[in-house]
Amino acid sequence: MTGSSTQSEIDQRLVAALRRRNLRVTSQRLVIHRALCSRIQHMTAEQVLGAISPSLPGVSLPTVYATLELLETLGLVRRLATGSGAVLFDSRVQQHAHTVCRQCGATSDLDGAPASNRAFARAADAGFAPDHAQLVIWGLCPACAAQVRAA
Amino acid sequence: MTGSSTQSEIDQRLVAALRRRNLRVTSQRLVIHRALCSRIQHMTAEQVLGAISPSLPGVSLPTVYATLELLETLGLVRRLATGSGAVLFDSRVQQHAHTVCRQCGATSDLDGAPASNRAFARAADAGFAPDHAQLVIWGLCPACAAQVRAA
DNA sequence: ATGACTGCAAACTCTTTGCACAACA
DNA sequence: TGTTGTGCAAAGAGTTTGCAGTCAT
Repeated sequence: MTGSSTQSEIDQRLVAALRRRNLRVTSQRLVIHRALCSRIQHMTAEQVLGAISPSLPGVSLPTVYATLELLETLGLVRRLATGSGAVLFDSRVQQHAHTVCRQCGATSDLDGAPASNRAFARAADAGFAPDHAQLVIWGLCPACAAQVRAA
Repeated sequence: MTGSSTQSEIDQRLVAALRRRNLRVTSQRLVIHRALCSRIQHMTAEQVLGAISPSLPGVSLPTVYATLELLETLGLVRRLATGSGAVLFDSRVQQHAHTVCRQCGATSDLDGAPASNRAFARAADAGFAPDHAQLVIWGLCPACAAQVRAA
Protein backbone atom coordinates (compact mmCIF):
# COMPACT_ATOMS: atom_id res chain seq x y z
CA MET A 1 0.00 0.00 0.00
CA THR A 2 2.68 2.45 1.00
CA GLY A 3 4.91 0.86 -1.59
CA SER A 4 3.15 2.26 -4.67
CA SER A 5 1.74 5.70 -4.02
CA THR A 6 1.75 8.68 -6.31
CA GLN A 7 3.28 11.83 -4.95
CA SER A 8 -0.09 13.50 -4.57
CA GLU A 9 -1.32 10.52 -2.54
CA ILE A 10 1.73 10.85 -0.33
CA ASP A 11 1.13 14.56 0.10
CA GLN A 12 -2.54 13.93 0.83
CA ARG A 13 -1.68 11.66 3.70
CA LEU A 14 0.49 14.31 5.30
CA VAL A 15 -1.93 17.17 4.68
CA ALA A 16 -4.80 15.19 6.18
CA ALA A 17 -2.79 14.34 9.27
CA LEU A 18 -1.70 17.95 9.72
CA ARG A 19 -5.21 19.39 9.21
CA ARG A 20 -6.61 16.92 11.70
CA ARG A 21 -4.38 18.49 14.35
CA ASN A 22 -4.69 22.08 13.12
CA LEU A 23 -1.05 22.14 12.15
CA ARG A 24 0.26 24.04 9.16
CA VAL A 25 1.18 22.67 5.78
CA THR A 26 4.62 23.97 4.87
CA SER A 27 6.85 23.23 1.93
CA GLN A 28 9.53 21.90 4.28
CA ARG A 29 7.16 19.33 5.74
CA LEU A 30 5.91 18.26 2.34
CA VAL A 31 9.39 17.87 0.90
CA ILE A 32 10.81 16.01 3.90
CA HIS A 33 7.86 13.64 3.93
CA ARG A 34 8.23 13.01 0.21
CA ALA A 35 11.93 12.31 0.58
CA LEU A 36 11.28 9.68 3.23
CA CYS A 37 8.48 8.04 1.26
CA SER A 38 10.33 7.96 -2.04
CA ARG A 39 13.38 6.19 -0.67
CA ILE A 40 13.45 2.51 0.05
CA GLN A 41 16.46 2.99 2.28
CA HIS A 42 16.25 4.48 5.73
CA MET A 43 17.87 7.86 6.19
CA THR A 44 19.56 9.84 8.90
CA ALA A 45 18.44 13.42 9.50
CA GLU A 46 21.50 14.63 7.63
CA GLN A 47 20.77 12.37 4.68
CA VAL A 48 17.24 13.73 4.58
CA LEU A 49 18.66 17.23 4.42
CA GLY A 50 20.93 16.19 1.57
CA ALA A 51 18.02 14.59 -0.27
CA ILE A 52 15.75 17.62 -0.09
CA SER A 53 18.35 20.34 -0.68
CA PRO A 54 18.18 20.13 -4.49
CA SER A 55 14.43 20.68 -4.53
CA LEU A 56 14.21 23.05 -1.57
CA PRO A 57 17.54 24.67 -0.67
CA GLY A 58 18.17 26.47 2.58
CA VAL A 59 16.35 24.12 4.92
CA SER A 60 18.11 23.80 8.25
CA LEU A 61 19.00 20.68 10.16
CA PRO A 62 16.97 21.71 13.25
CA THR A 63 13.92 21.96 11.01
CA VAL A 64 14.61 18.49 9.65
CA TYR A 65 14.81 17.10 13.19
CA ALA A 66 11.66 18.93 14.26
CA THR A 67 9.79 17.69 11.22
CA LEU A 68 10.94 14.11 11.65
CA GLU A 69 9.76 14.18 15.23
CA LEU A 70 6.44 15.59 14.11
CA LEU A 71 6.05 12.94 11.41
CA GLU A 72 6.77 10.31 14.01
CA THR A 73 4.03 11.57 16.32
CA LEU A 74 1.70 11.67 13.33
CA GLY A 75 2.49 8.02 12.78
CA LEU A 76 3.89 8.59 9.31
CA VAL A 77 7.47 7.71 10.11
CA ARG A 78 9.35 5.38 12.43
CA ARG A 79 12.62 5.80 14.22
CA LEU A 80 15.24 3.03 14.09
CA ALA A 81 18.15 3.27 16.51
CA THR A 82 20.99 0.91 15.76
CA GLY A 83 23.25 2.13 18.55
CA SER A 84 26.07 3.05 16.22
CA GLY A 85 25.88 6.60 14.97
CA ALA A 86 22.80 8.49 13.96
CA VAL A 87 19.19 7.39 14.28
CA LEU A 88 17.53 6.23 11.07
CA PHE A 89 14.06 7.20 9.90
CA ASP A 90 11.79 4.88 8.01
CA SER A 91 8.55 5.77 6.24
CA ARG A 92 7.41 2.17 6.04
CA VAL A 93 5.06 2.05 8.97
CA GLN A 94 3.91 -1.52 8.36
CA GLN A 95 5.52 -4.26 10.42
CA HIS A 96 8.83 -5.41 9.04
CA ALA A 97 12.14 -6.48 10.50
CA HIS A 98 15.56 -4.95 9.93
CA THR A 99 18.99 -6.45 9.50
CA VAL A 100 21.94 -4.46 10.83
CA CYS A 101 25.55 -5.32 10.04
CA ARG A 102 27.70 -5.37 13.15
CA GLN A 103 30.73 -4.44 11.06
CA CYS A 104 29.76 -1.79 8.53
CA GLY A 105 26.43 -0.72 10.02
CA ALA A 106 24.48 -1.32 6.82
CA THR A 107 20.75 -1.58 7.49
CA SER A 108 18.20 -3.35 5.32
CA ASP A 109 14.57 -4.25 5.40
CA LEU A 110 13.49 -7.81 5.87
CA ASP A 111 10.01 -8.32 4.56
CA GLY A 112 7.56 -10.93 5.65
CA ALA A 113 9.14 -11.32 9.04
CA PRO A 114 6.32 -10.79 11.48
CA ALA A 115 7.28 -9.64 14.95
CA SER A 116 5.63 -12.14 17.21
CA ASN A 117 2.17 -11.23 18.41
CA ARG A 118 2.77 -13.42 21.41
CA ALA A 119 5.29 -10.89 22.72
CA PHE A 120 2.70 -8.20 22.19
CA ALA A 121 0.17 -10.10 24.26
CA ARG A 122 2.73 -10.82 26.94
CA ALA A 123 3.60 -7.15 27.21
CA ALA A 124 -0.09 -6.34 27.60
CA ASP A 125 -0.33 -8.92 30.38
CA ALA A 126 2.39 -7.03 32.23
CA GLY A 127 0.29 -3.86 32.18
CA PHE A 128 2.23 -2.41 29.29
CA ALA A 129 0.20 -0.78 26.50
CA PRO A 130 2.00 -2.00 23.40
CA ASP A 131 2.06 0.19 20.37
CA HIS A 132 4.32 -1.44 17.86
CA ALA A 133 7.09 -4.00 17.75
CA GLN A 134 10.47 -3.74 16.14
CA LEU A 135 12.59 -6.74 15.31
CA VAL A 136 16.27 -6.18 14.56
CA ILE A 137 18.57 -8.96 13.40
CA TRP A 138 22.25 -8.34 14.08
CA GLY A 139 25.01 -10.02 12.18
CA LEU A 140 27.19 -9.59 9.12
CA CYS A 141 25.85 -8.27 5.83
CA PRO A 142 26.67 -10.29 2.69
CA ALA A 143 29.64 -8.05 1.80
CA CYS A 144 31.21 -8.12 5.27
CA ALA A 145 30.60 -11.85 5.65
CA ALA A 146 32.49 -12.46 2.40
CA GLN A 147 35.32 -10.23 3.56
CA VAL A 148 35.62 -12.18 6.82
CA ARG A 149 35.69 -15.50 4.97
CA ALA A 150 38.44 -14.21 2.69
CA ALA A 151 40.63 -13.07 5.58
CA MET B 1 21.69 -19.94 34.04
CA THR B 2 22.99 -16.41 34.05
CA GLY B 3 20.29 -15.55 36.50
CA SER B 4 21.77 -17.37 39.49
CA SER B 5 25.54 -17.24 39.47
CA THR B 6 27.88 -16.65 42.34
CA GLN B 7 30.31 -13.80 41.96
CA SER B 8 33.23 -16.13 41.44
CA GLU B 9 31.35 -17.86 38.66
CA ILE B 10 30.71 -14.49 37.08
CA ASP B 11 34.38 -13.57 37.40
CA GLN B 12 35.40 -16.93 36.00
CA ARG B 13 33.42 -16.35 32.87
CA LEU B 14 35.16 -13.03 32.25
CA VAL B 15 38.65 -14.32 33.13
CA ALA B 16 38.25 -17.28 30.81
CA ALA B 17 37.11 -15.07 27.94
CA LEU B 18 40.00 -12.68 28.48
CA ARG B 19 42.63 -15.40 28.75
CA ARG B 20 41.34 -17.01 25.60
CA ARG B 21 42.25 -13.83 23.76
CA ASN B 22 45.42 -13.05 25.68
CA LEU B 23 43.85 -9.97 27.19
CA ARG B 24 44.61 -8.76 30.70
CA VAL B 25 42.50 -9.23 33.77
CA THR B 26 42.15 -5.86 35.46
CA SER B 27 40.16 -4.80 38.47
CA GLN B 28 38.23 -2.33 36.30
CA ARG B 29 37.08 -5.08 33.97
CA LEU B 30 36.11 -7.38 36.81
CA VAL B 31 34.13 -4.73 38.64
CA ILE B 32 32.32 -3.45 35.56
CA HIS B 33 31.38 -6.96 34.54
CA ARG B 34 30.12 -7.73 38.05
CA ALA B 35 28.03 -4.56 38.10
CA LEU B 36 26.31 -5.51 34.87
CA CYS B 37 25.68 -9.09 35.96
CA SER B 38 24.36 -8.22 39.40
CA ARG B 39 21.73 -5.83 38.15
CA ILE B 40 18.49 -6.95 36.63
CA GLN B 41 18.02 -3.55 35.06
CA HIS B 42 19.96 -2.37 32.05
CA MET B 43 22.42 0.42 32.59
CA THR B 44 23.90 3.32 30.70
CA ALA B 45 27.67 3.79 30.76
CA GLU B 46 27.26 6.54 33.30
CA GLN B 47 25.09 4.36 35.53
CA VAL B 48 27.75 1.66 35.38
CA LEU B 49 30.30 4.20 36.55
CA GLY B 50 28.03 5.19 39.41
CA ALA B 51 27.50 1.56 40.35
CA ILE B 52 31.18 0.68 40.52
CA SER B 53 32.50 3.88 42.10
CA PRO B 54 31.82 2.75 45.70
CA SER B 55 33.84 -0.43 45.28
CA LEU B 56 36.48 0.96 42.93
CA PRO B 57 36.72 4.75 42.93
CA GLY B 58 38.57 6.74 40.29
CA VAL B 59 37.53 4.76 37.24
CA SER B 60 37.02 7.00 34.23
CA LEU B 61 34.11 7.10 31.83
CA PRO B 62 36.31 6.37 28.79
CA THR B 63 37.46 3.21 30.52
CA VAL B 64 33.86 2.23 31.16
CA TYR B 65 33.04 2.72 27.49
CA ALA B 66 36.12 0.80 26.37
CA THR B 67 35.31 -2.04 28.74
CA LEU B 68 31.67 -2.22 27.71
CA GLU B 69 32.73 -2.43 24.09
CA LEU B 70 35.20 -5.17 24.98
CA LEU B 71 32.58 -7.12 26.91
CA GLU B 72 30.29 -6.83 23.93
CA THR B 73 32.87 -8.30 21.56
CA LEU B 74 33.48 -11.05 24.12
CA GLY B 75 29.77 -11.83 23.94
CA LEU B 76 29.21 -11.14 27.63
CA VAL B 77 27.09 -8.05 27.21
CA ARG B 78 24.57 -6.68 24.75
CA ARG B 79 23.85 -3.19 23.61
CA LEU B 80 20.28 -1.87 23.50
CA ALA B 81 19.67 1.41 21.68
CA THR B 82 16.28 2.93 22.31
CA GLY B 83 16.87 6.04 20.24
CA SER B 84 16.23 8.42 23.11
CA GLY B 85 19.32 9.25 25.09
CA ALA B 86 22.11 6.91 26.03
CA VAL B 87 22.64 3.34 24.93
CA LEU B 88 21.79 0.67 27.49
CA PHE B 89 23.92 -2.36 28.32
CA ASP B 90 22.48 -5.71 29.27
CA SER B 91 24.33 -8.71 30.65
CA ARG B 92 21.51 -11.13 29.88
CA VAL B 93 22.79 -12.61 26.67
CA GLN B 94 19.97 -15.10 26.26
CA GLN B 95 17.14 -14.19 23.91
CA HIS B 96 14.57 -11.94 25.49
CA ALA B 97 12.48 -9.02 24.34
CA HIS B 98 12.36 -5.52 25.75
CA THR B 99 9.55 -3.08 26.34
CA VAL B 100 10.34 0.61 25.97
CA CYS B 101 7.97 3.36 27.09
CA ARG B 102 7.48 6.00 24.40
CA GLN B 103 6.77 8.57 27.08
CA CYS B 104 9.19 8.10 29.97
CA GLY B 105 11.74 5.85 28.28
CA ALA B 106 11.53 3.13 30.92
CA THR B 107 12.92 -0.15 29.65
CA SER B 108 12.03 -3.60 30.95
CA ASP B 109 12.72 -7.19 30.12
CA LEU B 110 10.02 -9.36 28.69
CA ASP B 111 10.80 -12.99 29.33
CA GLY B 112 9.61 -15.91 27.32
CA ALA B 113 9.14 -13.82 24.21
CA PRO B 114 11.12 -15.61 21.55
CA ALA B 115 12.29 -13.53 18.63
CA SER B 116 11.09 -15.43 15.63
CA ASN B 117 13.49 -17.95 14.17
CA ARG B 118 11.74 -17.53 10.87
CA ALA B 119 13.15 -14.02 10.58
CA PHE B 120 16.57 -15.47 11.33
CA ALA B 121 16.20 -17.97 8.52
CA ARG B 122 14.90 -15.32 6.17
CA ALA B 123 17.91 -13.11 6.88
CA ALA B 124 20.20 -16.04 6.14
CA ASP B 125 18.39 -16.60 2.83
CA ALA B 126 19.27 -13.02 1.89
CA GLY B 127 22.97 -13.74 2.36
CA PHE B 128 23.06 -12.11 5.74
CA ALA B 129 24.94 -13.96 8.51
CA PRO B 130 22.62 -13.52 11.48
CA ASP B 131 24.11 -13.34 14.90
CA HIS B 132 21.33 -12.49 17.26
CA ALA B 133 17.87 -10.97 17.18
CA GLN B 134 16.47 -8.21 19.30
CA LEU B 135 12.77 -7.61 19.72
CA VAL B 136 11.65 -4.27 21.12
CA ILE B 137 8.04 -3.51 21.95
CA TRP B 138 7.19 0.20 22.01
CA GLY B 139 4.26 1.63 23.88
CA LEU B 140 3.30 3.02 27.25
CA CYS B 141 4.55 1.55 30.50
CA PRO B 142 1.95 0.81 33.20
CA ALA B 143 2.62 4.11 34.99
CA CYS B 144 2.40 6.30 31.89
CA ALA B 145 -0.64 4.44 30.60
CA ALA B 146 -2.43 5.16 33.87
CA GLN B 147 -1.41 8.80 33.67
CA VAL B 148 -2.82 9.09 30.15
CA ARG B 149 -6.11 7.49 31.21
CA ALA B 150 -6.39 9.92 34.13
CA ALA B 151 -5.86 12.98 31.94
C1' DA C 1 60.73 -5.63 31.17
C1' DT C 2 57.41 -4.87 27.90
C1' DG C 3 53.33 -4.05 26.09
C1' DA C 4 48.45 -3.55 27.27
C1' DC C 5 45.40 -0.76 29.95
C1' DT C 6 43.96 3.36 32.34
C1' DG C 7 43.01 8.25 33.41
C1' DC C 8 42.81 12.81 31.93
C1' DA C 9 41.54 16.29 28.85
C1' DA C 10 39.91 17.56 24.79
C1' DA C 11 37.53 16.75 20.57
C1' DC C 12 33.83 15.02 17.95
C1' DT C 13 29.12 13.73 16.48
C1' DC C 14 24.45 13.91 16.88
C1' DT C 15 20.60 16.40 18.56
C1' DT C 16 18.15 20.07 21.00
C1' DT C 17 17.21 24.88 22.47
C1' DG C 18 16.44 30.09 22.35
C1' DC C 19 15.30 33.74 19.90
C1' DA C 20 14.17 36.86 15.95
C1' DC C 21 12.15 36.68 11.37
C1' DA C 22 9.03 34.66 7.95
C1' DA C 23 4.82 32.61 6.31
C1' DC C 24 0.61 29.77 6.75
C1' DA C 25 -4.38 30.23 7.98
C1' DT D 1 -3.46 39.55 11.89
C1' DG D 2 -2.09 36.17 15.00
C1' DT D 3 0.28 32.46 15.77
C1' DT D 4 2.95 28.60 14.21
C1' DG D 5 7.00 27.30 11.91
C1' DT D 6 11.70 28.24 10.32
C1' DG D 7 16.63 29.54 10.28
C1' DC D 8 20.59 30.69 12.68
C1' DA D 9 23.82 30.14 16.21
C1' DA D 10 24.98 28.14 20.16
C1' DA D 11 24.62 24.81 23.71
C1' DG D 12 24.01 20.14 25.37
C1' DA D 13 24.39 15.11 25.80
C1' DG D 14 26.75 11.02 24.76
C1' DT D 15 30.76 8.94 23.08
C1' DT D 16 35.43 8.67 21.18
C1' DT D 17 40.41 9.85 20.69
C1' DG D 18 45.40 11.03 21.86
C1' DC D 19 48.75 10.75 24.91
C1' DA D 20 51.52 10.06 29.12
C1' DG D 21 51.83 7.20 32.99
C1' DT D 22 50.56 2.67 35.37
C1' DC D 23 50.11 -2.09 35.94
C1' DA D 24 49.33 -7.09 34.60
C1' DT D 25 51.99 -10.71 32.84
